Amino acid sequence: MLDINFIRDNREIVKKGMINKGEKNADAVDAVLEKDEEWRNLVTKVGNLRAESNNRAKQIGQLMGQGKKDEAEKIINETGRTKETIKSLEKSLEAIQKERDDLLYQIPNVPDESVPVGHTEEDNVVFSTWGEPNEEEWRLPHWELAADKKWIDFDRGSKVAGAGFPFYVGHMARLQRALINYFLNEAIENGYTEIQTPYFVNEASARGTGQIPDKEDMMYTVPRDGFFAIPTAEVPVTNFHRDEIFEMDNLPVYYTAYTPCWRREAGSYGADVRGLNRLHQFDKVELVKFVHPDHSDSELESLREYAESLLQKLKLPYRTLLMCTGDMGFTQTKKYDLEVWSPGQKKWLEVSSCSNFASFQARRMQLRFRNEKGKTEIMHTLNGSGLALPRVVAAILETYQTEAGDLEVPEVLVPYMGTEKV
RNA sequence: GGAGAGAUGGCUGAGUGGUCGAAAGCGCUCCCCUGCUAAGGGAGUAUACUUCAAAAGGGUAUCGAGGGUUCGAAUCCCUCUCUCUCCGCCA
Repeated sequence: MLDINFIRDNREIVKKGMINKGEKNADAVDAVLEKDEEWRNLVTKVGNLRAESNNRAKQIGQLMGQGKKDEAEKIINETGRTKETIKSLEKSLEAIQKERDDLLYQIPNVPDESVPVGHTEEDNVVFSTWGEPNEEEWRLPHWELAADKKWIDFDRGSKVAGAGFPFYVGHMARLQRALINYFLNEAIENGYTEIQTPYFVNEASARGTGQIPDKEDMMYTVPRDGFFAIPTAEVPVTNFHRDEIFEMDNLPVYYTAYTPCWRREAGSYGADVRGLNRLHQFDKVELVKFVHPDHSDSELESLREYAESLLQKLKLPYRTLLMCTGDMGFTQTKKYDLEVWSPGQKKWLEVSSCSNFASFQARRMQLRFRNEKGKTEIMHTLNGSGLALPRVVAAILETYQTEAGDLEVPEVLVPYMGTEKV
């Protein structure tokens, strides 16, 4: 959510950002300012009325204290309509505030100036590439190798839970665990604090990071208890500090968390969901940063560089995309996607997404810090995957398979796998 | 799941209808005093919104959350959430 004052002062910039992101109703910007005007007028009015009635109540209190009951009665009788007037104005105030906020929630974050303007994924810019994409014809897609070796059991997963909930068996289970440990250890060495989070969150938390009202359908729910299965660790980790005020010297704060992630992925189909490409449950190590507003730009670059370093150490060729305005999402000011090369499928697979939310999430969650003047100020948040497992596993299976049908273990994972080849 | 107790500012904790946004203590900040350390004295110290060009200063709201009673609610009533104790169940 944007600051209403920012919108007031930057009406055209906000509108332009909205159009560039492909949002249709840029009129919401004018509408929200109008509503806000209305709201502020009414707030003043209600405030004055309440001040009046508070004054009267105080007088009555004084008179009662002095035993002047008659005079007090007099004033009580005078109060008459004020109370009802206040009540009805409060009702409209509430209604107007809701209308204003509903509009405010429809206004996306403003893209950073460095973000290319565009409408589709075609307009994303290749920011950098690393390694040589392998084009050898004999390489099998990961699902074929995994089926041969009985490493990933999609059929039994379907039987036991449903499509998109595979079993990982034997070496694959261990590979998953190896990756999780490796990613966590790397993050810790790079200054992130590991945390373990709840896998279910309440509605307030889902709202805090913007899953509600925007992306409600992506989450699995537990209606009986009012829970949402987390679609990413971003939700519990960012909400960890919801409604808190940091001392400035304590920023930045970095967290890393491994969690399973659950996503309904309604509407996906075809090659997209083949094998490990898209699952309903998958594992991910997430990175979250809470930072001073002056530093979020550079923090995004260091976040991206860190995520890239993981792929480099795994020796998996990848490319980094700078997402265009139309493909970056509602809440971000700037976003990089890391795509690993899948030699069995001959295509790029997204394994990380590093985003700067600036104050957008933090404002909604009232994440603040005390600045040098001692005033509270909204901080900035960022997050990125470091990394999402299934497609990394896919890339490893396809990149490290030998023509003889074995799988070599990436060097950095050998200590975790206990073997160089499986 | 059953029974009971509770939730007040950064912390401890007082306050059971009337100048209470809230005593006192601790902590923290600034100043004074004091030739180390320690101690002492004074002032200040919540958040959000709003008014204002801005600062200063006003105003409103907030004592777990929401609703109600009342001229007036931290205080009374209702609902919910959370914490603690006991019983039950249990990885």
